[in-house]
Amino acid sequence: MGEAPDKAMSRRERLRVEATRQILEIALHQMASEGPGAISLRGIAREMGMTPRAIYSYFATRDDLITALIRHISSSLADALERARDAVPAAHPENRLLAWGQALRVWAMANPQGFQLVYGDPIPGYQQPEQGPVEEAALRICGGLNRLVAAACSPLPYSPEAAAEADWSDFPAGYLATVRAEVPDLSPAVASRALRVWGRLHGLVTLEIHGHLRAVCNDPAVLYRAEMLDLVRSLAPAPSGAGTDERNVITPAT
Amino acid sequence: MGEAPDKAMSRRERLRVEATRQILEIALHQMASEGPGAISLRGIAREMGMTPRAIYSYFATRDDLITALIRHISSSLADALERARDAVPAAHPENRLLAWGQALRVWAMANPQGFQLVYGDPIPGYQQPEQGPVEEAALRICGGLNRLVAAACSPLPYSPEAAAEADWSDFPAGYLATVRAEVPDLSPAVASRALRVWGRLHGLVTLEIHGHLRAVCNDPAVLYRAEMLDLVRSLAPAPSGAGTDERNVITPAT
DNA sequence: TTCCATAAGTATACGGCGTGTCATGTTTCT
DNA sequence: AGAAACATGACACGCCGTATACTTATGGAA
Repeated sequence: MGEAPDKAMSRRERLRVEATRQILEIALHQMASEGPGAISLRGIAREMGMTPRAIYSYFATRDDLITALIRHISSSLADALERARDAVPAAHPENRLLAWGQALRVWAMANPQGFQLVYGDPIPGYQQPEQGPVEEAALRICGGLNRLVAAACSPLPYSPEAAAEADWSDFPAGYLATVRAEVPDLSPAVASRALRVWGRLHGLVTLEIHGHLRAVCNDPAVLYRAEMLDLVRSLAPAPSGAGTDERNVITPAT
Repeated sequence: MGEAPDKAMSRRERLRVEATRQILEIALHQMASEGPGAISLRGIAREMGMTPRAIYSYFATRDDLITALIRHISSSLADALERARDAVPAAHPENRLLAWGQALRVWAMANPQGFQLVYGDPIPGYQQPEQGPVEEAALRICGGLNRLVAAACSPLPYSPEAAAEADWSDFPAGYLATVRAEVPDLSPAVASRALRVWGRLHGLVTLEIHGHLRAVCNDPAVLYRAEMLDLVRSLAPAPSGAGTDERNVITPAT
C-alpha cells in the first residue's frame, strides 16, 4: 500500500508515509465492509483515533483520497492480472488468456467492493479528475488483453468475415496508438475481439458480484470456466492441422 | 406508472393513486438525474411542494418506496424485452434473440440509472425484502432468455462436448422448475448457455453504461452488434444443411 | 546547542444533508 | 356528525465535509 518507508527518509517522513498508508488501508477496509459510498473522512478519523481535521494534512480533500484509492486498487488489479498471465509460458497463448480471465474473477471475488469502485457506479458526489485513474487503468488492462487476444488467435486469416467484423475507423486514434505500442501487428478484428472478450468476462463477473447468479446457478465458477473455454475455442480459428486442440487447454489451478 | 385511476374509485382513491403515481415518477426522475443513491423522501417532497412528512402517508418508509421503484422499473424492462421479442416472427429464433439483445441495450442506454438500480450496486442503506423484486425480475428475464436460447440452438445434438458443458446438478431446483415451466425440453447445456449469453450481453452493456468503452471504441453499438452476431452464430451448431445461414440474420432497425 | 519555522495534531463550530416521530389541524367519505 | 385519511410544522438524532484558531512536536540552520 503506497510507498514503503525508506531508511533514507527522516523520521518525520517515515511517519507521514506510514500515516497515509494507514489512512488508505482503513479507507479500503471501510469500503470493503460498507461499500464505496461509505468512505468518509470522519469515519477514517474515528477509526484511527484522530480528529477529522487531521486527515487534511495528508489529503487536501475527500476526492483526493478517493482518487488515490482508485489508483491504488486498479493498479493492484492490473498487477494481479499480469502476474497470472506471466505464470503461464508464452508458448501457450490460450492458456495465458485462460489464466488472465481466471485471475480477473478471483480478484473480483476477493475484492468485490474494489471491483465496483473501479468498474461500477461512481461514488456519489465524487468528481474524478480529468484523465482520471480509471481511464489509466482501463488502458493498461485493455492493452494487456489485446496482446493476449492477438496471441490467442495469432494466425487470424484475413477472411472476408473477419474484415467485416470491424474497421480501423471504429476505434479512437489515441487508443489505437496505445495498443499498437504493445501489439505491433494489430488488426481491427483483433481489437474488436479483445473488447468483446473483455465484455464476456466482465459480464459474468459483475452478474456474480451483484448476486444475480446466486438464484440461477450453483457454482458460478463452473459457468465462468465454460464461458472461458468457449471463448478461447472461438478465438482460435480451429483445428485445420496442428493448431489448438482441446488437450492443449489445461486447467489452471483454482 | 402504477395503476391507472379508475372511474369506479371514489374521489379520494383517485387522488391517492395519482399522488403515489407522481411520487414514483419524481423518484424516477431524481434517480435519473442524480443517481439511485440520491433518492430521498425529502427531495421528492421538495419537488412536489409537500411536507416531507406527507410522503409517509403513501410509503411507510424509504425502503418501501425504493422497493416499489425497483419493481416498477424491472417489470418495465421485462416488458420492453418481451415486446421486442414478439415483434419478430417465431419462425426466426435467431432474429428473436437478436431483437431481444438489441432491446436490452437500447433500454439500458435510455434508462441507465434504472438499469443500475436493477442490476448494479444496491442503494446504500437499502435492505431489500426477502424474495425481493430483484429476484423476481431475474427469474422472469432469465426464463424468457432460456426460451429464446433453446429455440435458437434448437437442434442441439447430444454431443459429448455439449454434455460436458453442464450438468443438472449445476442449477438450483427452484430455478429449474421455473424455467421448465416455459421450456419443457430444457437441457443442462441450454441452461448454461442461456446464462452465458446473458453474461455476454450484460457485460458490454455495463461497460458502456459506466463509460469504460468511451475511450476504447467509437461506437459501442457496432461492437455490441458484432458480439450478438457472433453469439447467435456460435449457438446454432452451424450449417450442415438447410440450417441457419448468414442471410437469415437480418438487421433489426436500430 | 539553541532557536524558530513548519508540520501534525487538538478542540470547536458551521451549514448542510437525511430519516423518522411527535401532537395537531384540515379535508373528505360514510 | 363523526371517523378516517391526509397534511402540517417542529423536533430529535445522526451523518457528512470543511474551516478557524490554538497547541505541540519536530528538523534543520545559526
